[in-house]
Amino acid sequence: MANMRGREHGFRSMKNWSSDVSCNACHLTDICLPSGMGSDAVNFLSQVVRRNRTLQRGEYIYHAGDRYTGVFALKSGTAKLSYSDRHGYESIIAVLLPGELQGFDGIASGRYQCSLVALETSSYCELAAHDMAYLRENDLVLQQVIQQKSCELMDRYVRRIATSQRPAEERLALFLIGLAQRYLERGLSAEEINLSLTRQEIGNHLGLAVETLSRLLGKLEALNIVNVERKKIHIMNMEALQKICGK
Amino acid sequence: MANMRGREHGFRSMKNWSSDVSCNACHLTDICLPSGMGSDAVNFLSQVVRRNRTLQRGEYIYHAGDRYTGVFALKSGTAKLSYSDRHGYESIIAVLLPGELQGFDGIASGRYQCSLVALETSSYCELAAHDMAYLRENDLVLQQVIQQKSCELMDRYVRRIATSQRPAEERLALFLIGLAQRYLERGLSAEEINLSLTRQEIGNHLGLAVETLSRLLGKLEALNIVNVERKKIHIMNMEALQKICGK
DNA sequence: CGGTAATTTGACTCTTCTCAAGAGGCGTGG
DNA sequence: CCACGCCTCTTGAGAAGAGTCAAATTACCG
Repeated sequence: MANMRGREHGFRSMKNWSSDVSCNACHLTDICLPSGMGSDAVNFLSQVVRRNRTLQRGEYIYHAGDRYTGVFALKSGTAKLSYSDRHGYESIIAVLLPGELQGFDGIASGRYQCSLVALETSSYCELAAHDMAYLRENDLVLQQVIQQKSCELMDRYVRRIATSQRPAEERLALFLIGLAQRYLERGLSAEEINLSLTRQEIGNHLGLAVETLSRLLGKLEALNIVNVERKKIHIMNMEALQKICGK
Repeated sequence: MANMRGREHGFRSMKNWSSDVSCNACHLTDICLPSGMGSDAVNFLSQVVRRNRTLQRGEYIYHAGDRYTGVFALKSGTAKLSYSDRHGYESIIAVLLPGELQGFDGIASGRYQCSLVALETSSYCELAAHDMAYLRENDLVLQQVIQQKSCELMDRYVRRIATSQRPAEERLALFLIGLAQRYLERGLSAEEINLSLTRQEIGNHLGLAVETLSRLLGKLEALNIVNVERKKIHIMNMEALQKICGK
């Protein structure tokens, strides 16, 4: 990943990225870091965030093992956070939608524990570690917001740990419901889910064999709960989907 | 988020707890928050931490749904962090050993998402949210250490998500190895693990039926890898245990 | 339009769960 | 100190969910 050391403080970074929309004007302002921040803080943030790097599917925002350089916000597209254990078994820990932050997995040890990979053509912004540290010292709001965001993430992981023990169908239903909700927050239709993941990847994320996943999707379709067309999943009966999780 | 205004700063809280060992002199200083902090910061911390509340098995440090009041460090004993989904299904997310922090699950929403419950007679310290906020503003080191600790926790959750898909025997082995390592960090024997959890609780934590757990423990014992005597687990062949995870 | 990769479907296996029963500890009260 | 009862833990047998292997079908890409 990018080598972004050797850079003093101050806000030079904006030069490299100046052509892009600032955080103030970003359409993700309600979802991304700026949510909950005052306009002063957003201006502040706006000056140091590097904006709009673009990636193609399969390209990395960061690799596991890279030195920690900061956190990232997905601006468009989707990405997966994946962890490989020491035996090479890969797990997709999370799927990122626009406005979501990642990179916290690099803070504790100074190296990223996971890899963050674009699932389609995507763009992202970057808040460098040294800028973040600098902002922390000078902007209590930002400090809090970052803490907030990382704790939200942690809560999500807790829920995932809890649901990892539930039956396959329920995990799938929860996955779809979760995506639908996050679509809603972004002003998109909650019914029309556009997967950028392969079946293999969904299966991995949910802890299911591809074949099992395929059968489960087929079953939900047969029940008229969803309509599956390749990577598009149309949720036709959200209540039924929720009932699957309801026991 | 916590309402931490409406209180002047200063260190009033110490009055109630002054009789106990300060963080400087605590035997957990290398494991708990003070690890990595300079002595100034530790003194600082020492003045605001409430120390040594004692609990019996089954008593709560906090309940899910309680308003966020701060983070906690286990001083002695053990505790479990448990999450109940909306249908009442409980998951034991983590087991705490002395020196470990919890309470971060209350930050994002302002209410604890989980419950923290003593597994045996235990004691803990408390860093109140308002003090933490105050310290954050005035002590960059503490700020960093807290961020560090919460990110360590997050990394642990990531690994748990990854391992939740592995076979039962491997999950059990990883659980035992993990405990052994944490025993070592505390200067205890890595071979002699003293479970304060019931089989039911271990099973829940690992996503296994009690019967399965019992059979697996029996199997490991038959292989002379461990020696199980009620709540005491003696690891007799750590290499074999690691090999179980090795593939 | 052909070749490759992704997805689905089918048959079978295996791990893990569930139900049921028995064994072992532990605390209480006599 | 022992006996009772309760609760935890273990063991056994059968069932079910999900995985594996194999093959067919369908998309995708040049």
